[in-house]
Amino acid sequence: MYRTHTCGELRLSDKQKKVTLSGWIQRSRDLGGMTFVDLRDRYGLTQLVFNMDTDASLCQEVRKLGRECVIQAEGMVAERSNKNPKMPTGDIEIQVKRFSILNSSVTPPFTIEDESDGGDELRMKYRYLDLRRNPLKNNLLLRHQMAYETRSYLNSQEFIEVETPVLIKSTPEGARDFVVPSRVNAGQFYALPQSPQTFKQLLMVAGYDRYMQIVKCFRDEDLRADRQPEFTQIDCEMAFVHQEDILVMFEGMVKHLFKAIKGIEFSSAFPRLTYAKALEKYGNDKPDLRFGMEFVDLTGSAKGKGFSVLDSAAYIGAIVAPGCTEYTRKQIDELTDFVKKPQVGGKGLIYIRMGTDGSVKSSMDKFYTPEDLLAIAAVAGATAGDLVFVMAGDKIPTLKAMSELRLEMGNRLGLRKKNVFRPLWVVDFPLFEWDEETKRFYAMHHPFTSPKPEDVQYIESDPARIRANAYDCVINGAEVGGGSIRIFEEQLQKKMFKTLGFTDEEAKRQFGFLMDAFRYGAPPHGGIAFGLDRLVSIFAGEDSIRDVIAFPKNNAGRDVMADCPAEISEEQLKELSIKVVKL
RNA sequence: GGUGCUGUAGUUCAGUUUGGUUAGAAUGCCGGCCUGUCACGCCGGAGGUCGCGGGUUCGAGCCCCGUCGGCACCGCCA
Repeated sequence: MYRTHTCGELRLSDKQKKVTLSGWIQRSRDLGGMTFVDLRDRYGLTQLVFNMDTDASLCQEVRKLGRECVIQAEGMVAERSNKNPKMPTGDIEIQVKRFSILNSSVTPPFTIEDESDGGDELRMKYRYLDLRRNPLKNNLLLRHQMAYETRSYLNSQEFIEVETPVLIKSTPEGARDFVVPSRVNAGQFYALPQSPQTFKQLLMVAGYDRYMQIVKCFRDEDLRADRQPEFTQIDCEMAFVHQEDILVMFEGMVKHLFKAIKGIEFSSAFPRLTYAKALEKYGNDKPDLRFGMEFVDLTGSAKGKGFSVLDSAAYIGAIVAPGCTEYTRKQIDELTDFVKKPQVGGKGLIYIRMGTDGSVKSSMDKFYTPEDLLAIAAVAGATAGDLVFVMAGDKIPTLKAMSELRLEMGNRLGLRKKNVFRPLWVVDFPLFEWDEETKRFYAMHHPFTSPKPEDVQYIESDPARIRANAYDCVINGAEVGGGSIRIFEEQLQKKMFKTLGFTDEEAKRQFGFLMDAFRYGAPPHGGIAFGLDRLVSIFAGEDSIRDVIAFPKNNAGRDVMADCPAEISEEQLKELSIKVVKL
């Protein structure tokens, strides 16, 4: 054994023990007469002490060692004369009798400290060094704990983990597939799964009525801070359930995670918002409920004073920024510029200042009397000291822009605290989404999502108004999970494919095996998948899921450490019957 | 596909507005001093293809064009 103890476990109660530690040199402090070395491993930091009076040559040897050198040190645990209350091992130190260098290290390109001096790019290139740092180490530990607790909870509920294939058939719906060429079947390709969707449904047909899997999924789309080309889902499916059963089961899972990991208990059920309500109140199907500032619809109450911006608008909405009446002209201009950014898409921003003395001041004073403005403010629910923002225009773009404004105000007012968690369910999503470009409907969730029984009647006349048995779990403005009750009758599935513009032949070619399976006694079933990366990043208080993934890719999908994707040799291409053509 | 920000010692940045002598700081690294440090302290030193290519100019880190990399966002993606 290279060690008798780890660098995090020795305490004053171990005084006088002879121990051997192994680890990395975090830092050393040469005081002339003596030298201190902080030795680090996964478990912590322990101070080694060398004294010129005790052993001058040993002391001189250790001074030659640089940061991140790997050593083994043997000595005795001693009480420090000068204790460090900031360290768990701060009461003791090791009086080293002998040490050996297990491996030297070149000077690392950045400091291995909690607050590293290295930039993102460099730390990504030397990820194995970055992972030595406490923040990332703690994130990976947290991730492990969350995966463990997830399995523990689902296991206790009779779920079984079943592995599904990674080389599967490509399908046209949804995101772009990553494809894998087949050598044995020249000219043919596998796809990597966007999710194990069809397989988990087949497992239901097979009678495994509670399935779970923590599984990698792949989507070949452009990336963001919270999106990776490969990501991990907690994938689940249940048979003989209604939507309510699934919500209850997985609310239980989320609550279990909060309790077990963060010690947070939610006394009541998560709030539920319909998709329509979420859009109306927050302009967003994943609202951040850590703060209020809900939208108020003024379309019916603010028109008719000759102000064409409002009079001509299909929708007028307001949000109230509490206590912000003192906002300066500059701050309001900044916010106006913010909402007018193309990514936000607002046309402009109207304000009503509610003075603490009962006065009122607005950018539409020219058209509205103080009494008019107070009436509008009353509808919006504003009181003295508040600042009311009013936006107007076409309904959906205006709601969307107001959502961005609301989140921006939440940031500015410090209302989006990382240690506050507000989970909710968003339910009753539309079944279909109309795409103007291709002039056809797409499944909002996926093609196997079941419609609400009372809405099925519109499948031919008005598909857009059909609501689905689909639901998302949202925490702090991030969608962390989503799922649906599935279609399990062949006839309804056929209608669904028809609405999506599939011919019978196409449907059969793409999903024939699933359609076939449904003819052999498919139970009613439904499921949900949680994004483990996002869930962990929220628990960790990180903004980017890259910080909770051991070896993530950058925002162009590249692994900058391994430098891939990369070209392959002519021989490999030939073997795969592939020719690369420059377009 | 689009928009914005960005690239200068090992590292993090300043310098770019208004082109002008030898490109600075901090930190890291190397050397010296220091017996209770723990971000040790003090003294000294080395360290630069200003991302790359082209152009304008007497002169470019700075201006122009192109290109490559990174980050964020929109489209896309559940």
